Amino acid sequence: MDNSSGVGVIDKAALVLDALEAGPTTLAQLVAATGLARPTVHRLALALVHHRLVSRDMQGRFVLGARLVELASAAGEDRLIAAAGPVLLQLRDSTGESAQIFRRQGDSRVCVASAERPIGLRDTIPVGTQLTMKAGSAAQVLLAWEDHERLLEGLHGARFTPTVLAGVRRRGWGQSLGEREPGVASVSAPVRGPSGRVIAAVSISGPIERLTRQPGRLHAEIVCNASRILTEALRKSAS
Amino acid sequence: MDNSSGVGVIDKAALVLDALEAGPTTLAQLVAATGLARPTVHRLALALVHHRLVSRDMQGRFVLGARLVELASAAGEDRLIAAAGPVLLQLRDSTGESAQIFRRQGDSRVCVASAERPIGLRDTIPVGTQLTMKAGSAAQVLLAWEDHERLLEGLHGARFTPTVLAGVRRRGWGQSLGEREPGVASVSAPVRGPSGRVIAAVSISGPIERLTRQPGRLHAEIVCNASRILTEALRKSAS
DNA sequence: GATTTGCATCTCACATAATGAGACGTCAGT
DNA sequence: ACTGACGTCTCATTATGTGAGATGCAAATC
Repeated sequence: MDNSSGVGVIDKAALVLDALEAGPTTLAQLVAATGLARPTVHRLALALVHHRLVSRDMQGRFVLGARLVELASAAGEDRLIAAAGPVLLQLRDSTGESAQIFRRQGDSRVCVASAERPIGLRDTIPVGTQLTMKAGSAAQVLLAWEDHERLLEGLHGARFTPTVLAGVRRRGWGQSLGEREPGVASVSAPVRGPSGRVIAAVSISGPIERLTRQPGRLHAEIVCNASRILTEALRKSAS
Repeated sequence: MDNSSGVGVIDKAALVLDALEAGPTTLAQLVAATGLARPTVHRLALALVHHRLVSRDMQGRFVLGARLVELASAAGEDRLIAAAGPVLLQLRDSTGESAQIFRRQGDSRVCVASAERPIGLRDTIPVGTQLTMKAGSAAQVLLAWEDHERLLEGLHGARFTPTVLAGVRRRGWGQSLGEREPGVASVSAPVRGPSGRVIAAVSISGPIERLTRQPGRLHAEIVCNASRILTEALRKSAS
């Protein structure tokens, strides 16, 4: 099997990272595991340490570094956003409302992808916008499946109640009327990661005049369909 | 600031990975972001693709690859195990019982670190052992802080009840008598990751004769102390 | 439809960076 | 005190990586 990428140094660095996947490793063990010359492994490992892709433990052994966790987090975000594009466009076009995806970030939620209704009265939420976890159907969805303590903590000062969150879990979606902003209604459903945990909320939002006082009745089915497509896409791309 | 590690190719590869942290990026954008020559970026990016550290999306743009998620997962495990060593030894010596750390893995829990009581009657659980999520104080702890649905699902066929799990959450620890194996008692407490989520359980286990029918009364304080030390160590090492 | 432009990919002469044998320093074991 | 194993460093050598320029392709423009 051809294991050469065309850049020898990167091939060797990859061997070092592969060896470290098994856990903390001394230089001698790395030499044995990679088959490379000792000074070569030493030099490459120090270069990886320099870039925080590798670090050293208290005994001087080499271990995988924190930068990998940072890059992996970004990689996970990439996958969600990649899957989101076509799904949000379809959701926007099917419902005629702006569509977004939110992720939790401490006491806030952040819009990581959106597709705006192009004309007329619309709810505009640019990517990067931070909104409250205390109001709105996306906040309900991001909170509804937290463990009991985190759920209770999140309810402090919230515009919704435990009964509302129980309804969200039962139906699989949430709706809100004028919670985050007067005159705005929204519907949200959970996006689950490969482990089954809720990692994001997919939403539509717009004026109450159009969405009515029962936005879920109008749009919950199609928003839930979008959440299933996204959940499935993330499950597949993790394989 | 000296940004040179002594291995130029690794320095350049790190620039490419840094640039990709912002999201999917065309070759032209990578050239601009890194300041490197176009064929150089092209060659390095293809080499990283070869090793799955990078991949390409449907539009041919470069994105961070799945291998990073795999390595990051291993890096996270490294940190927990690194922190566990001295804490489990101290826990074993203070209580005179065998000590372990468990992580959840679907319907099972896996022992990822252990310190055995060296002599006499003792509970031996080698690293790598898979045990049930339906019995034992570690299972209680790994389940107690799950969201409501996953908690209910986990309780199917379990040797403990919702009331027991409510007690675990209230006290911050769990205990069991002969649940996993007749004659064995255990005490467990949660280890939390930087996000506050329960990611592991720290436990002691041994014969009921020594631990009595109230093992928590004897040892809960010191097991909880160990769980705080571990949680704090993980919080610090993520900075 | 023809032409132009921008981008990705490839080639290869050449300069430089990476290699690894060997030396050196340190520390644990005997 | 001696030995062996390991990590770190040096530097002559050479193999690798570089990048200017060429090529191919597709989208944009006329």
